[in-house]
Amino acid sequence: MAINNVEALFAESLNELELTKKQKSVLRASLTLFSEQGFDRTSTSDIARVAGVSEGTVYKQFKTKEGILKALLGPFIQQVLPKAAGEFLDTFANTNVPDFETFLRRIVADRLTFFETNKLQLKIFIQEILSNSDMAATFINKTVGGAITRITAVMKFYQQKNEIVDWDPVRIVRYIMSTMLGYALPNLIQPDKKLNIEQSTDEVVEFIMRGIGIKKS
Amino acid sequence: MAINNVEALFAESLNELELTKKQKSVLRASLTLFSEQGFDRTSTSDIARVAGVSEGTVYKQFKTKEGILKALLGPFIQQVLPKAAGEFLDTFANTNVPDFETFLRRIVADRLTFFETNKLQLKIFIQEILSNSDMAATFINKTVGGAITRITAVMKFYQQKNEIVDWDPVRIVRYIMSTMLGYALPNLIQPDKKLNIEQSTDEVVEFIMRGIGIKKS
DNA sequence: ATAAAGTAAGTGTGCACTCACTTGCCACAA
DNA sequence: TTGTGGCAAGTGAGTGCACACTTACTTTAT
Repeated sequence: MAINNVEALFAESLNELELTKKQKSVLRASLTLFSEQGFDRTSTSDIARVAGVSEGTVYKQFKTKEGILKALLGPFIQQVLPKAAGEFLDTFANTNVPDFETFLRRIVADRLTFFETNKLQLKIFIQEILSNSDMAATFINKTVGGAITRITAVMKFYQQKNEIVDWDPVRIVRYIMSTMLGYALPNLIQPDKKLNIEQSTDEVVEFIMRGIGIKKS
Repeated sequence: MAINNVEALFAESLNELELTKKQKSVLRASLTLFSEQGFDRTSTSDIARVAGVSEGTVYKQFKTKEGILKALLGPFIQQVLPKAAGEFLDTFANTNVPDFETFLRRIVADRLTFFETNKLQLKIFIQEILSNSDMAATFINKTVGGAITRITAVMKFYQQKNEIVDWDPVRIVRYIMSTMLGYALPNLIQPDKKLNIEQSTDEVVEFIMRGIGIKKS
């Protein structure tokens, strides 16, 4: 039976969907092609050819071409921000609250790893969000909106402990995100280069801590 | 006569090309449509309708649909990085060399203004560079490559004066760029919002100076 | 035996681009 | 000033092709 979009959108990741070999190969082919040429410049016959199946098979598995896109991006979108927000919450659940630098390092390493692992999805996602205003609006309202309020609370916490500067939490989050993006984006444009996670994490943390940290005297 | 792509690519800006009213209206319509829906989802008949001309006229002015894209992006690409590099060089020509913060503030204000003014072109450019590997390669080799060497020299200069930390200049440039992008990108996704240049500049400079500056004792 | 999985040749539509034609512009002669 | 020839600017119906999707059929699995 053809994959239902809703089902795919709420699955934790592609691997956790029950997929046959052929379904996986169609998704894998689409992921490659979409990220290389863009969604619109990829034809369904291309996908079929690269996946090594007939075009009819593609349509037995996914009702529409856009269904493939949603199956690829759904799990990704679920994880871009909420996971980071989850980390923040975990910190509070933990009675032994780490200092800000430790906390920051954990998140940066986690998100950089995520970006590196999901490089192709990230590239497709950015393309899509820039040319599809519905998707942009949905993403901002549902995903970003929810994350902001939770993250804000954590920032205020560390501000009260006088570990970081007293700027608007949104501003601080912006810097953390954009500094990480500064490492991730060049890798999207030149996909052959691989991100050195450890070194990148060290550099990001070093820069951010100078930028927003407060030295204990 | 139809606009020659080469001519368009090397013109300083669209305004400096000699354009008839109809040519301008085609370009204006394309700029809007491409930035809203993306190049591939915009049809030439859409462009003609929005521009208020016939489809034939569009093709009298531009040989192909891609010609329109190049006419829009050419002048933009000429200015994204080289202008910034030019600023760097000016600093050296000037006998009265400013301190790093002054210098940084000038560049940040200049580039943020440029991004805000050319918001739509920037959006189209990012879409294109993510789905067109030729364009990505050309941009990196010609535009980025040339700029890096010149900027590196300037950073080393300020490092020798002990005004900024002794990190790889490329790394420093990365932070300056990505911090500015952190302000520009949200505006691309939500085009109705307008960037407050003055405040953004102050914030960027404040953060970057903390992040890479060295306090004189 | 039957139902799902797979196939590949269709089918209709939308699109980039063309072409045969009309309109508007202007130099210049009467 | 006005008529006229020539040429660029403009038009929109037309053309062919590529693509998303369907359908009638065959293979495979149980």
